[in-house]
Amino acid sequence: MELLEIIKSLSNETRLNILEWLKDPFAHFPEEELSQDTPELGVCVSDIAKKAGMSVPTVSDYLKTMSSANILIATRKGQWTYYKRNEKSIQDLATHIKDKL
Amino acid sequence: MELLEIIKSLSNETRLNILEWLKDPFAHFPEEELSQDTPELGVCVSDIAKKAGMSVPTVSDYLKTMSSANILIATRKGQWTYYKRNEKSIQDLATHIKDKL
DNA sequence: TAGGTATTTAGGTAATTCCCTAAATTTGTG
DNA sequence: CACAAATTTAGGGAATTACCTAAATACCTA
Repeated sequence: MELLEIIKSLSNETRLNILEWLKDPFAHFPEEELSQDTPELGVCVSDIAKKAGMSVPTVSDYLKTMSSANILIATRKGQWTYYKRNEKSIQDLATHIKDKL
Repeated sequence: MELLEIIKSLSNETRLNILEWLKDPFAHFPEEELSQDTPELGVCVSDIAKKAGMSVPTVSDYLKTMSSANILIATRKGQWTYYKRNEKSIQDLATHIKDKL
């Protein structure tokens, strides 16, 4: 639990938004572009980039930052990299702030 | 509750350290330099700057950033400005992350 | 193997953050 | 009022972050 790294990974509006969107992909992304196993795998880079209105490389880097901080989980499947939230880490963060910060 | 503003105010190692130190001023600052009502008022800018090993203006600005985000509470008394933690806001942050992030 | 799609890596400019010194302000005191 | 102590404001250089385009890589499929 690298608190500073986690906090930095969240200290950007777009990255916070991505975390929100991934809470409920079906509410935030066009259904036809979601993989059939989205709840399990998450959403792929280019769909997130489109939603964010930013370039794919920028968003790819954001997602990598958040998964390095262990806040997102990446799954490579074929040519796609899917990202989903790491709910455990998010809860651990909340607990850490509550009890230790 | 401006989540992004709060997170940004915490996204720096020195500022995180300050928050830690203020959890227990008697454990982190020389007793003789603490005000007699430190638990109530907190610790003054120059003592925090000394502990941080940074210039007073830099730390003054850090403290202002954190109190603007409502994570610290500032109290001016005479020529000193004392800062203490806003425990309520810190708990609110934890709860927000747990339930809403 | 050739070509297409998705992603990542490289490299660069602009914006923001870090953190300093100097100057200005606030408050207390003789 | 004059001076001293604590803090804040201004201003600036260095480092980091934001976010882009171009190029490279990975993987699929004919």
